[in-house]
Amino acid sequence: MENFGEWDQNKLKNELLKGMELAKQLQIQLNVRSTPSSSMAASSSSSSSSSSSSSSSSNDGCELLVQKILCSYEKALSLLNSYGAQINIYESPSSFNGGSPRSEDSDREFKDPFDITNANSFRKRNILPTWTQKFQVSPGMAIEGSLDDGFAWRKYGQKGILGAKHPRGYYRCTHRNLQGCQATKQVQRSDDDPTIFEITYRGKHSCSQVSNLSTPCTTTSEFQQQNQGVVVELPDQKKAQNQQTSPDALLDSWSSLRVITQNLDTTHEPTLQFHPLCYDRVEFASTSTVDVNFTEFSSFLSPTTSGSGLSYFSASSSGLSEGFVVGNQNLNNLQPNNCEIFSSPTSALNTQTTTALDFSFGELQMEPTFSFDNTDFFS
DNA sequence: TACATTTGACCTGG
DNA sequence: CCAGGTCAAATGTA
Repeated sequence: MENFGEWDQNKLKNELLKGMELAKQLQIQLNVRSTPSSSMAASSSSSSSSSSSSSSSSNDGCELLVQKILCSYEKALSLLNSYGAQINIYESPSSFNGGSPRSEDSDREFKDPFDITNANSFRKRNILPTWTQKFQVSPGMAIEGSLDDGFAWRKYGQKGILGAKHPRGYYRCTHRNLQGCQATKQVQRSDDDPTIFEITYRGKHSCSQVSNLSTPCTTTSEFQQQNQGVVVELPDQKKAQNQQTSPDALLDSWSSLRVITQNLDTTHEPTLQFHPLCYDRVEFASTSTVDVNFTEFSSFLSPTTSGSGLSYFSASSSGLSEGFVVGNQNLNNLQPNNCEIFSSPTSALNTQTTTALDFSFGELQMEPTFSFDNTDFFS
């Protein structure tokens, strides 16, 4: 930030955010008109007169325009943020050689080429975006392994945690070495309720899995159409540990997962969510129940499973409040009431960018069919 | 052979 | 010093 004052930057950012919010509101209006059934959100500000809901094609066109506008805002903001972040990012020297084992600190600086965002602190203070899901399974199930959320994870560690009865499993993206994907997750079985697994996701998937998974779901309906079931992997199939394979034997009994969202902080805004599959941000009312379909859901489920598992999506807004870094985009300066959606300009996906409407979903009642606002959020 | 998991050692921040 | 996170050699599996 040499030639661009911080004050100017913030000013510009605020303007962009303001414009983006306005575009979002416009999008809300359009959504309300096109889907009059979900009318909760529009309670306050019913606006301009043209309420002919029949013209769906023109609505689509308008929506597309809004999405493009939002996309532009997002890109501008992300450019702005990444511009600021680059200062820190490229200060640290990093050689890009592969693998001499454990030459300690010098080694670490290049081992995670995409971890340059937190180059100063390698291990603990991971500023990558973090969010938590709680998966509950039926009592009595023999559950070990890892939840397969559609990505290929590789376990790289397990550690007993002080005060916790169950060890915590550490997983990273399988494509970490090849593609430098920085996504990790931790799986921790709850002490209070052993049927609940708390999965903490961290970082974004920059690997091709993202495109494999999220490219198809450019729209909510597409996502729903393409993820009709839950694939369950049984421990007794000797491949319970191999998360790559997902037999569809139990597809019938697990036609869908029910996700219960709970707003942990009931005094604040709607819950902020990042969906692990597509990195869509999903926001819910403080307590809403929706159905969600996962592409894969394996390993933790036992053969005794007959019912449907419960998934508790808990909000982890800490990642935001602490200011997190998405890729090389520093989102630190975001203000809580402003929007915080960014998509990188270097998108490898062709997905359409739509923007979650964080300020309105707090009043939205979720439809029985889970609804994503697919956002090309991280990529 | 390639890839995943296990597990003890190591490292870092508090 | 300790707890949590990560590494990497050893081991397992297809």
